[in-house]
Amino acid sequence: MTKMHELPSLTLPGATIEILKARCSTCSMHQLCLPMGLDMGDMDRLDKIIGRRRRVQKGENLFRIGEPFTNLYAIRLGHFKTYQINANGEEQVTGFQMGGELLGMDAISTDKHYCSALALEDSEVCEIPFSSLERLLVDMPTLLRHFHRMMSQEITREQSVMLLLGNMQATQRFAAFLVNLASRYEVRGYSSTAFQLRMSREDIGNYLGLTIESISRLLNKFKKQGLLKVSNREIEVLDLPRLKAITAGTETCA
Amino acid sequence: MTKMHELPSLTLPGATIEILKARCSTCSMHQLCLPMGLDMGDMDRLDKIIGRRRRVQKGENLFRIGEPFTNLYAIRLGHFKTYQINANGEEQVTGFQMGGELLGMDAISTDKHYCSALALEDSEVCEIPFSSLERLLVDMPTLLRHFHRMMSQEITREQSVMLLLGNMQATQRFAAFLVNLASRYEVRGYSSTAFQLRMSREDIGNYLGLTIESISRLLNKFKKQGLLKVSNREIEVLDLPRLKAITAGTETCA
DNA sequence: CGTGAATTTGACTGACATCAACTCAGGTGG
DNA sequence: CCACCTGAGTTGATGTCAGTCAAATTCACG
Repeated sequence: MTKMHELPSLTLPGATIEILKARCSTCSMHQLCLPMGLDMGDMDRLDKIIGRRRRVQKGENLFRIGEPFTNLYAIRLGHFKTYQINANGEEQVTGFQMGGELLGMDAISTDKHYCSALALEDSEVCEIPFSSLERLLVDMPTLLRHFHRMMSQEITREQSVMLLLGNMQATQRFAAFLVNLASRYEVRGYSSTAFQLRMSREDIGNYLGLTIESISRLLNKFKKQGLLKVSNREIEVLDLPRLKAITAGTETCA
Repeated sequence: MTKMHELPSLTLPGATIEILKARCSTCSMHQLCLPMGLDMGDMDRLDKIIGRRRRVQKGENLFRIGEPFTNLYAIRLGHFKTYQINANGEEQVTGFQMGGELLGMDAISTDKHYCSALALEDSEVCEIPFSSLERLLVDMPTLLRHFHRMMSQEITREQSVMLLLGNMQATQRFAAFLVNLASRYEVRGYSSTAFQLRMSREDIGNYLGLTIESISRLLNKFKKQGLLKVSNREIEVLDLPRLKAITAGTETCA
């Protein structure tokens, strides 16, 4: 088992919360089970506060902005997007989350959800009642530390998105997005070179501060340059090193 | 004393961490002193872990990206900017912080600072050794809760910046920036209509994903429209409601 | 299959960046 | 006291990247 801070540093959105493989009876992969320091008794106690599993169908909201906050959610299965709504009712996608990641931490500050979360495919989460978790944290310093790390990682993830939105060109943004997805799938034991985009071009564009047309053109451009194979939402990365170079800004990309 | 979540909801960067007026012997205004629930004994214990005060001169770094993480910093006095550095060594300003705000929470996840913090004027902070704080949190559930709220608020602050960078036009971004500053000064008991910009046009532009020239033109535009009086870094807000309308996107602004 | 939604493609536009010249404030030293 | 210098800020001319608009094409799903 690797400790969180020894994991490869993934500089982009959502990559920063790893899956810890320790199994819980209710939830075989949620990331609150910090391996080191949790004896069987601890593990049992953690298991007990994990609420029911909840299925969320594709297109269904796990929670909506403004709703009262009671639970954090550990994604067991599936993909989500989180988004904010501006004054004109337009969406801004703030992240894409996948199995092993935690949702809802933004709601702690005000006891209301500050963003909405929507399932991009049929998914399953574990509800973690926050008040129970907080009581547990008091007795389990290791868990407390881990929880703080996870909150902090969400902060750094968002800082990376700020860098992306504030500072990068369209091509670079999109490359960063793909590299990020690849590394997250790799950490999870999936192929980092062949995967399916669970989100629409529109969601991607919204997330990256670009239009749907730009995303389409970028996909095509990368295809022509031999960086990707693209078939609808099916992606095959043919040249990850160059994609990383584009992300870093080392390679300007024609 | 108001509870944090009863404070006026300030939707933009840095406004979300309020000053709690409870006094500490070392640090008369840091925001860890949650009034309710802290008896004198608790307050004393909190005081004891607050490390030395540290002065930071204008232009000096409080911490740099990559440095080992040991302390959080509560700003007593002055202004800071935090920024990330991309692969090409270019800055991306991720926030401006002022008295009563907390710096360094992004470093918890990796035990290294994920951004750099630089004093925009001669400033003073309280060092809060994080390991001591964590020990204390275990014994003080109220403080624990408050700390989680602050972490969460940093997350929501950053989400607001993502909305700003991903979705708003230059004019709207700049209006949002000004409105945000105004409300933060107001919360602190300063004038919300007349204040000094502590940061350069360059920093503002960088933060908002715009160029220095754009900032200059926007200032001029707002001046011409009777929204502001501008004299170097001295700002007087003449029409806050309209500025807020522009921020919200209600008023398109000519 | 057929229908509507998602995506692609192309032509055009516009917002903001870039480049360059200029102004101004504030500090320094003769 | 003022001439000079330097860096911050302003202003104008021009360029460009990505947005907008529109039409064609493909896909998904009943």
